[in-house]
Amino acid sequence: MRSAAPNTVPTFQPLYRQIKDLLVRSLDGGAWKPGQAIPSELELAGRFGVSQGTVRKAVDELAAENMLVRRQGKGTFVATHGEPRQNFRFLRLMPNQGEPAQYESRASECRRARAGVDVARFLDLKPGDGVIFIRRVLFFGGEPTVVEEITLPALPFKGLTAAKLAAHRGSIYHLYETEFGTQMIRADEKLRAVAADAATAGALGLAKGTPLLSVERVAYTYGDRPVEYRYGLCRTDTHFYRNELG
Amino acid sequence: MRSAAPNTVPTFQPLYRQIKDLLVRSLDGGAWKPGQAIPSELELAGRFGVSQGTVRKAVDELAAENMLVRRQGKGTFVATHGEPRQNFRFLRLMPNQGEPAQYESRASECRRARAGVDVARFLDLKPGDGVIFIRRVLFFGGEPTVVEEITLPALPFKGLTAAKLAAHRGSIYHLYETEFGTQMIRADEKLRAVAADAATAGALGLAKGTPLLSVERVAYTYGDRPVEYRYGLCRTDTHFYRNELG
DNA sequence: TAGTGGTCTAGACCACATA
DNA sequence: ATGTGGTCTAGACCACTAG
Repeated sequence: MRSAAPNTVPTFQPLYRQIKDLLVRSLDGGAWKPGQAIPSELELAGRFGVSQGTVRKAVDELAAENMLVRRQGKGTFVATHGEPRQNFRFLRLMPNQGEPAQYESRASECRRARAGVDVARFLDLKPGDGVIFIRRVLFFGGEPTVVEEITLPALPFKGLTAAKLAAHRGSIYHLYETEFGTQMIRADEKLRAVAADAATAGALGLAKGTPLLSVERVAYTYGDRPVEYRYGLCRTDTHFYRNELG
Repeated sequence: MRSAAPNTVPTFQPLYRQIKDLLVRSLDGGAWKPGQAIPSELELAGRFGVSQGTVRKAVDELAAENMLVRRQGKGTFVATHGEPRQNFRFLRLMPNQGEPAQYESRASECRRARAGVDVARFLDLKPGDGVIFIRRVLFFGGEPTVVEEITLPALPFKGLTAAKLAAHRGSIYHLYETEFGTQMIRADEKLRAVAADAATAGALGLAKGTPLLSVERVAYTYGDRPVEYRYGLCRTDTHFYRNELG
């Protein structure tokens, strides 16, 4: 009932946190797929030999971290990027007026490459390791609004092609989830204001030197393993980046 | 034990949420001051005539929303902006390298004014209502890095002067808390990239037209009442705006 | 040693969805 | 009617802090 605390400070690990770790391991291992229901609390309690309340507390934390979604009367489900509701967790760009417009993406590049020093550090790879490099433009209401470069480790994403990108409908995280079994859980971002270079300005139909919002993102899957590095440049005259500080 | 559901949809309000509302009302009314301990769970349970578990769930939610801070063995405390640890909830600007530097603020302006249409809408006032207008520069490591305009409703902040701003050490939210009894709980922000105008460029020691991060913020106190409107321009060559998407 | 929050249990009952 | 999550209770015991 107690964690052994190997050689570090005598940290106490409550039971429900051990249960939580087991659940994350199952999620990571693909025991239950995104959108599917996990076993009921009573079922899990029996399986783990603990009370329902202990399972409940573990599930509560996972729901708070957006890995699970509870639905009263129906069950507890693995979170999925397939539902549009979940999309706005990672899509913060909103139009100045009106409802969050639909967007399309058009990839101009999707090729294998080798990780540079920086990307290797972000993705926890070695420099020279294989990666997949994507360049794309996001169109909001038909207008080119964001230019993005996405770098993924080659291994888990083997087989990602421009054709697959073009064929997919919905967010790219949904594609990661359905085609490559990789769930994005959280991300860290660094935001800056920068001047548009000639190429980016051209792609967005703006003058060279126009201020753009630079968004640098590292996204993580289960176990805080980094699996996507992204660099985006957004025009912010028609849109803004919304943020909530709690 | 049940909320009556007056004339709207028959929404169910659990007991612990009613307790939570009572606690928020007490906090809002200043029953316990920031940094002070609130009564123990057992004490509150007796006072409200519910079990400790029900109080616990209410307090759990308030702790998750950063209104209370639990400390095992010591008690539950009203959150305060006085502790440097809490500061980074609302201060997202980090230096490109090194530890989060200390900053100083210098107010160049602090005067009474009348709310314009936009500010009135943000602060839930009527156009023409009295406000306090502050303009200041934030210095990180001695370098001017942010130019900010802050607008506050005149009523709760009567008596805020440039002298008080200059005398205060620590974050301005700590000043709001100690001098005016107003706790900032959460905030909404809109981020954009804009070009520096001549005045701002001069204040920051940059060339006119330099891209700056524009941060528009509305901050709220208990009960989601807006009490601060802020417009900031940050240089992001030496710093960046960090964000965590969960 | 006493007081606080934190964990865990067992059980009763409620709200919600579905068949 | 059944099964799911959601609420509430009462009590035992643990972990942490402080006098």
